[in-house]
Amino acid sequence: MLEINNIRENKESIIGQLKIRNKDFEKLIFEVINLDELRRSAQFKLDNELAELNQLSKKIGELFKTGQHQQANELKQKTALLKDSTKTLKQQLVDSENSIKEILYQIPNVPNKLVPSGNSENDNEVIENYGHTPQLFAGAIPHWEIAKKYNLIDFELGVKITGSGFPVYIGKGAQLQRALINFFLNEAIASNYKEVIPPLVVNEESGFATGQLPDKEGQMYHMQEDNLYLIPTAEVPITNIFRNTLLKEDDFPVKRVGYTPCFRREAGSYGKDVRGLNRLHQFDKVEIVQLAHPENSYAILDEMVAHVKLLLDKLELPYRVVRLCGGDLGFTAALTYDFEVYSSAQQKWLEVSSVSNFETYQSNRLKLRFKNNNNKNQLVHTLNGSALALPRIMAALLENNQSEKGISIPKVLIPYTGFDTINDKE
RNA sequence: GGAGAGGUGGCAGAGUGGUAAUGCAACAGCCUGCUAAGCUGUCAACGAGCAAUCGUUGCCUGGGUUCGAGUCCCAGUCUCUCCGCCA
Repeated sequence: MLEINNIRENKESIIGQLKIRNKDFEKLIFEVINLDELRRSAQFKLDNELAELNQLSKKIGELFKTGQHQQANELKQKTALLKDSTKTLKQQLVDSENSIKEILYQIPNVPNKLVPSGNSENDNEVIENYGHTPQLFAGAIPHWEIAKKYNLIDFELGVKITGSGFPVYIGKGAQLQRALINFFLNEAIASNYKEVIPPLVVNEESGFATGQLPDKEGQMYHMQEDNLYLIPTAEVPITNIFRNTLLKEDDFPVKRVGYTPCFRREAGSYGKDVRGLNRLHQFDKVEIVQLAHPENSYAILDEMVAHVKLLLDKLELPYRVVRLCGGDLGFTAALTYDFEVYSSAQQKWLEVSSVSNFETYQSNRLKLRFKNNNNKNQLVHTLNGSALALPRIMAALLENNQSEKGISIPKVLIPYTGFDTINDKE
């Protein structure tokens, strides 16, 4: 969430920049500024009354000690009056603080200057393009048919066990999946990310801190009995490792990578684009997370983009990079680059990665700070990105690498799979 | 699931009703051939002020008792230990 002091000091530019999201937040901003003024004046009055109360208490203590009970009792009556009025002021203070928080939850992050205006994904700015659509051989079939042909993934079996969107990977399908995970992890480790295996279940506080709650409550699986949530992305547990922490300047850069399954309810997205691996309730993902000094967080963002590019280059997949427009930008992000691979049998671009800078939007809720050179506590910038999400990579690999001879495995993966072709039905 | 113990600053750790010791780390200044040590201050949030500074809050959370609560009472929550069950 945005910092109230920042809003107060830069309201004009914040209102202006938020317009890129195609929504006017002017009213909310002014409302929150007014509430903040109310809050401050209530606190000022309260502070003064409490100061007086403290003085009186001190005096009463001294009077009792020296045996002047009568005078003490007279003062006591005075404190009773003051106490009543502090109670109302305190209530005012708490009320205004709560209202401020409620409004702040409704205000998304301020888009970076680079974010283009636009309404939907159609207005995203293509930064880097593969150039041409890959050609395929004549008998190309979509990945769900390939998966069936070679018995790599069984979607119906998953329906039996759980429900739709929970596929079962089998034989070489499972091995290829595991190979990709290991490949992604090793590449990240080679780039100095430290691997973590976090919990797959998080509490309410963690959900709030990274911004999934209260915004996307319905997107997460919730275990009511224990009030815990299945993670929709490793971003949640990995970023929350650093909740309530104070870093030092020379702790930067903090780089973490983790592989986890991700669970998403995807409520309301039935019917469209859900065939095969395109949209699942459970999927695997390798996530990279960085904590950065505010001064160079955008250089770090570029570094993370470069990392993802390299992965796709090595996998020899046709891809493009797009900069999300205001209408498509996530609630908590200031700037996001999406990576899309071309799925040639479906003739579609599929999103496989999303790399974002959240600036202080998450760290404000996380209370994630560092002690800067002036010995002041300052909020850290948080960034994360998928590197990469597995299912659509798998889909693209199967579709793009098919030929009469079967599915060929990219060179970099062969040491991980132990086979270079899939051409039999096990 | 049963029983017990506990939650204090960045960290460690005292504090049985009078307004958060002490140590370590960090930052600034002083001192000193250099380094180390030493001394002083700062070192959580919020508010008032141009500022020096001042005030308030802060001891897991929320209530309560009291002129005054880290300390007493009630409820909740989390952690640890032991027992039970179990990969």
